[in-house]
Amino acid sequence: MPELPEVETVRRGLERLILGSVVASVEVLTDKSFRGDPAQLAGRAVNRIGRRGKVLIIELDGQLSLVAHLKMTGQMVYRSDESGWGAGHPTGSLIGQLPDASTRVILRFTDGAALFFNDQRKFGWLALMPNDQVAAIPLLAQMGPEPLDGDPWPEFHRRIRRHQRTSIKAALLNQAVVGGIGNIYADEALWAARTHPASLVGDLSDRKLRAILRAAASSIELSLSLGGSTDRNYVDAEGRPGAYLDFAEVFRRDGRPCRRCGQSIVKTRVAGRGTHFCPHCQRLKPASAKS
DNA sequence: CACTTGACCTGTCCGC
DNA sequence: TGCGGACAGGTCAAGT
Repeated sequence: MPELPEVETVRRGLERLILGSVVASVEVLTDKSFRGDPAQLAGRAVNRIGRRGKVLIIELDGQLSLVAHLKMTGQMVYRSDESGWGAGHPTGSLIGQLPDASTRVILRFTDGAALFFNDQRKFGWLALMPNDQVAAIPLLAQMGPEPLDGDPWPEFHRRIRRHQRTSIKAALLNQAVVGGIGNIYADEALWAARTHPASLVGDLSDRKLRAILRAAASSIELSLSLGGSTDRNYVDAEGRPGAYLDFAEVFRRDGRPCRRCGQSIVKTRVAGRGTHFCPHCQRLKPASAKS
């Protein structure tokens, strides 16, 4: 679920809530959700919260990092008072009493607060490792530029042109081509750039690829301003949903009219994923016809 | 290599 | 209401 805007929203929340907090203890309820030795966390303060693509990086004392990937259903929910809703419980939280059935790991802090890693489907993970090993995680080592980086185009261009025979949708989902995009923002970017998701990269002009990258950046920026997208599971660090899907043009809008031309949005399968687009605005190979 | 498909899990929704 | 099957936002291993 969580893509760049959702993970960044969680990151900002955690930065506000646990920066400087000292870990008292860690409880691992589901073994496969935690890699490394959880006991190593005790006594360490949180020094920095970073992010690369969809990966969250919590740096602690002693050159250690707690790396987190939320995958489809992961949540990082903070409670200032572990034994209940918490004194600082914000309005609008979708999450009730914690831990709940999906809680996999609990970090307890010395001030009585706690951070709950919830993950219904158990695809996500936390991994504790030395700082200098983080960049070597294959996903991070291979990751392409992010749409909101200073000038992602040259590197994006170099990387996407290695994948001429695959669909633009598959290429956008490939984190080694561009970091942080998932199913929602891929569909939104392709609608904005009037490109059919099944178009082959090799059939698209540089100008079109550039427009798609810019469109992805715009969708991600708008989503960031709205706290991300909540379809089912996603919540921020205080349990609140994001509002972006109210503004989405195609994602989960199949059967409803395209806001540009009025034709019904269609849902199909491209690159093995549910894919939403406007059959009128997004024709196959529109770029080769134009360029 | 580039590319596709299925696997990893649990929960929900839809049709019968 | 119950049951089976399809499907869900992400990556990775294994296949062509």
